[in-house]
Amino acid sequence: MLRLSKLTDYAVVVLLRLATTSESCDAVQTSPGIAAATGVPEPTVAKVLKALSAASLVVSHRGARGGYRLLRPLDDIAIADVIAAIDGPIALTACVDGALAPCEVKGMCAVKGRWDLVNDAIRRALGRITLAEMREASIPPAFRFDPTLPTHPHIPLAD
Amino acid sequence: MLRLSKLTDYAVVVLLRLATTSESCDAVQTSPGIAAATGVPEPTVAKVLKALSAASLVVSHRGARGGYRLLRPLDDIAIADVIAAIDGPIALTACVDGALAPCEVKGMCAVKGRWDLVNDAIRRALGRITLAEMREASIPPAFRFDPTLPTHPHIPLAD
DNA sequence: AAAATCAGGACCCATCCGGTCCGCTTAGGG
DNA sequence: CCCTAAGCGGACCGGATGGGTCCTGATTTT
Repeated sequence: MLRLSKLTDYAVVVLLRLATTSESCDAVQTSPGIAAATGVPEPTVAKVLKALSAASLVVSHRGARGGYRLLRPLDDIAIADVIAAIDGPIALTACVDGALAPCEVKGMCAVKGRWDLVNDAIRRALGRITLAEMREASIPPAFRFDPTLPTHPHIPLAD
Repeated sequence: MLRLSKLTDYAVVVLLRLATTSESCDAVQTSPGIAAATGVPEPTVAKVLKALSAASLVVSHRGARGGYRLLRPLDDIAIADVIAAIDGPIALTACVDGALAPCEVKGMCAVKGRWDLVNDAIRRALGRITLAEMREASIPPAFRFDPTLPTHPHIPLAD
C-alpha cells in the first residue's frame, strides 16, 4: 500500500541533480544530460520534467541551448509538492471528497468523509519534509550528497 | 499516488460493523452476515476478515455458530494497523530499506534511505489515528454512527 | 453424522503505470 | 534565412498489480 510511483522517486533524483547547478540561476540542464548523469532513462526524465514544469517546480527554456532550471531552492520544496506534481493530488482512496466516480452509488456511503482525516494527516506530514532534508537525511556518510559530484547514478549505466 | 486499496476501505467498514456487537465479547458475526449488512460482496468480506485475523485485529471462531469478533476496542486500533494488515507494511516505495528487489543493481543508489524519512512521518501520522476517531469524524450529523442501526450500507444492495 | 462456518489456496480479468516513440514547436547559431 | 538543438504534447503498448470469484478442506456445534 501507499505505493508511490517510481516516477516520483525519479523526480526526486532529477530535482536533486538539477539543484547542483540551479543555484546559479542562469544555468540550465537538458534532459539528455540529466538522464546521463542520473542513469534514469531519458524519455522518463523528460516525462518527469514535463510534470514538474507543469507544477511550477522547474522552468523550461526551449530551443537550442535550452533546458530546465529549478524555480525554488530545495529547502522550499516539500516532498508533498513533488508527489502532487507527479501523481496528482494526495488522497488515499478513490472514495475521497469529490472524486471521479461518486463512490459507486448514492452519496450515502457509510465511510464518506472518514478518510479525509487520514488524508489531511498525511498531507501535513508530507508538507513538512523538504527535498533539502531528504538530501541530507539517512544517507550513509560515504554517500553524503556533494554538489561537486558530477553524477548521481540511480541506475548505473551498463558501462 | 498514495492509493490505498479498496480492500482497506472495506476493512474499515467491516471493522466498524464488527464493533457494533463485539462490545459484548461473546457475540460473533459471520462474514455472510457482515456482507449483507454492509453491502460489500461476501467473498471480499471473507478475504478481508482473513487478513484482519492474521493480523490479530479480529479473532475467528470456526464451525457452526462461528464467526468473527473484534479483539481490541476501536479506539485501540490505529488506521495504520488496518492498512498494514491489508496492504502489508507501510512503505512508500519499493526502493525502501531491505525491500525485495535490491533497488535495481548495486547498493549505491543515490536516493537510498532518503524515503525512510517520509515513510516514518507517514507511519507516525497513521499511527495516531484510531478507528474510533474515523468513526466519529467528518460524518454528516444525519449519518452519525449509531450502534443500534442494523446496517452500514457501503454499497446499497440492489433491493 | 450432518450442517455451518472459517481457512487457504488457485485463478481470471480489468485497470493502471512505467516506459517508449512520434511529430510539432520554439529558439539559437551559422 | 535556414538549420539544428531542445522542449512539448500526445498516442501507444506491455507487464504488473490488485479486485474479485470460486473451490476444496478443516473444524466445531447440534
